[in-house]
Amino acid sequence: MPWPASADLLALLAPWFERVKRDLPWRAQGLDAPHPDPYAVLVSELMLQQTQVATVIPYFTRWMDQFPDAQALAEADEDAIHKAWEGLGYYRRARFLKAAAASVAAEGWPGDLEGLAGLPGLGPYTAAAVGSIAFQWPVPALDGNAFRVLARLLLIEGDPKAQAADLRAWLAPALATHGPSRMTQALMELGAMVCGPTPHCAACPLSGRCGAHLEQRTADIPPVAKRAVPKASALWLVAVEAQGRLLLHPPVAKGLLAGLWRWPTLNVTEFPPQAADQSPASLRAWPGWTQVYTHRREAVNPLHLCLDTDFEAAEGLRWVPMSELHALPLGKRDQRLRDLLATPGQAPLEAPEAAALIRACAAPSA
DNA sequence: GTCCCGGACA
DNA sequence: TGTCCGGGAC
Repeated sequence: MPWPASADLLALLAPWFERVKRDLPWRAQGLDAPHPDPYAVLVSELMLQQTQVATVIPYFTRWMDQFPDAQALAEADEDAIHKAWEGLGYYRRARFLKAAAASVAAEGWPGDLEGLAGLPGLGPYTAAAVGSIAFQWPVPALDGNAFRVLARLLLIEGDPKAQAADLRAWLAPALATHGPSRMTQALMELGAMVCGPTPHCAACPLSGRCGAHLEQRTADIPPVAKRAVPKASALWLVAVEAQGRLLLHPPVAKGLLAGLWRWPTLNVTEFPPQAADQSPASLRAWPGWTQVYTHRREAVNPLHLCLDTDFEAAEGLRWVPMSELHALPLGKRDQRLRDLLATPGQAPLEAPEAAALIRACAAPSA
């Protein structure tokens, strides 16, 4: 590649970062020594996967309070870590983090990049981020921000991720020259604060040598990748109450919302709405909403059915005392129904037939 | 509301 | 390649 030397091309990035850097709870004071708490770096990087800084900050603070080191996390039980992760999304990151902490507590920190990449939940990006930020290894960490910055700077046509290996090799000397932790964080900070999808080139320390800026191509470099269209579905999200208890699914090991408790759901096509006058007075409803996941869009219709007598729960469902509800880890969708239960609802205009709903939640009678 | 964004793993 | 979530910009 005819790319200019990275240490030279990125020389203005380091002083820019020292000037503008945010004071984040996981950042070390000095950026020239190894980080005093590699575990804090590990926690922050797992939380920052797919998640923005402002969202992570309160979770990180509470987490470090509750699980102050790898040993403490390794010994924590899974319900506690899911409760601490509740609302952050991508819940298996919490389980990976616990497993990685267990490895560190038992065998110590890996001594090289391959070792870090072997820890659960650490891919090429996160391993390099921890290596450079925690241990000052000159290993470039390329996340979505960094790829966008480098694609524009070097005027790379097409998907910059296709040149990941070349970019890492090119970038390594800049880390060695200007400091691995400083350069890794500076590159991502630039991508987050200045060189976003819509860049603010006037504020950029590299604009004078940026290929895309000089060619006025920042709008089309890098090209935007197409996303698969999410599948649509519609469901009833149901809180069934009887004798001070509520019916929930205990956590499952894999799949959507793994590790979390969930309300029972009924597919609207299998349980079509009936006319309002057939609904029992004990049925409440609230306005629905659209729940979006990576690959799926759910039209969610929340319901509360309150019964005088309970019944034997179907396989995979459990009666939970209402007083224990607040302690269970729930995803955002299910938190929302939990919170609605404390608010006034309305008799639904349309709802599934109550008897069918109960049959779906009850064990088949002998 | 609609659209857009993002690492790891099987 | 598809599966895992939630938030921010508009």
